[in-house]
Amino acid sequence: MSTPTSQDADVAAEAWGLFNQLMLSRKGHMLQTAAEFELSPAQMWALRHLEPGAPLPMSALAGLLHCDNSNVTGIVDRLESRGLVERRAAEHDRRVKHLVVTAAGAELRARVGARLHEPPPGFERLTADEQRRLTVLLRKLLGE
Amino acid sequence: MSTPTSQDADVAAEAWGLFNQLMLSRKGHMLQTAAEFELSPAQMWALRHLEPGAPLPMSALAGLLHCDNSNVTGIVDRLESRGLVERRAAEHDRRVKHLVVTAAGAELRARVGARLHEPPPGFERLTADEQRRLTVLLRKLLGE
DNA sequence: AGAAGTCCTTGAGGTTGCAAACCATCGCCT
DNA sequence: AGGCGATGGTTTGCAACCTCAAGGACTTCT
Repeated sequence: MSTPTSQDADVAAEAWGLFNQLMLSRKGHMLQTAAEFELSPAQMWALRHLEPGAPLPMSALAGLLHCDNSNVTGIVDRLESRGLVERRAAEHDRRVKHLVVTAAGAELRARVGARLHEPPPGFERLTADEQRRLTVLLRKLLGE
Repeated sequence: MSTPTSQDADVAAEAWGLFNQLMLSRKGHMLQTAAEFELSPAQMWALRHLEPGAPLPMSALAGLLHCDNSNVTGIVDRLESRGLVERRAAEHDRRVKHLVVTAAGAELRARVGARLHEPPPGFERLTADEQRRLTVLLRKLLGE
């Protein structure tokens, strides 16, 4: 096609800069959402990462949260004490504990997700067609 | 133009869902960047929000960080002890303290920014033209 | 002047984050 | 089989973050 030029780099930097701006602008909404459900941010992310019906080892959750293994212990402790999540011993390896979302956990998780996935103000400035084109671009960016 | 339909809502939800996915995927890079410069995430954001040459009251920084006023005290304490930022009494109101980025702070801030604004892997899958179209859409979304 | 409000700091209490040590268990290797 | 290193989760200790409530210094309103 074409070799990358410094102009190309500028274009990429500008586009990505807008992404960063958008991400920054959503931090408030994210914190507010967590507070609404009386979850700490970390607890909210943990709950979001746990898919109902898909048991996950604690270490896998640690990887998803980008934090230490020992850290997950405390976070899960609090989620479990609220009855949102359960630890279950894995049968094939008695060292690992699988995390399972309870019914109450799944219900809360869905409500949190709905709130988190609310499009931000300004999103409606894009027409349905523009939103579709945006979707195509983002999908390509994320690699299917 | 057209009245919003449930289909429109689906389109918006899909597009915004991809945004969320993208944001989630950048968390690791963000944490790694902070660690690279031996900054905590909060310290990094604080430094990013402070523009060199533009003194900012502590409470304004608290607003930008979406956290309590008292919280900023500690964060700034640590940045100041590293010589990245200075507290300066405001002349018009002796209650407020303006934060000023030092020369060392500005230098580090720029390096952090460069790292943070690196486009993510996958970004090069978009052609320069696609990136430009993306820029247009994002700019519209953000309102100018 | 007095009252009320604002800006920052301090202190207590709880959640996160990392590192190091620990225990139970697994896998491999001889 | 027995031994041994690696792995998954927990615990402890320490630093940072976060919120709330209270306080001191200062400003502004009445």
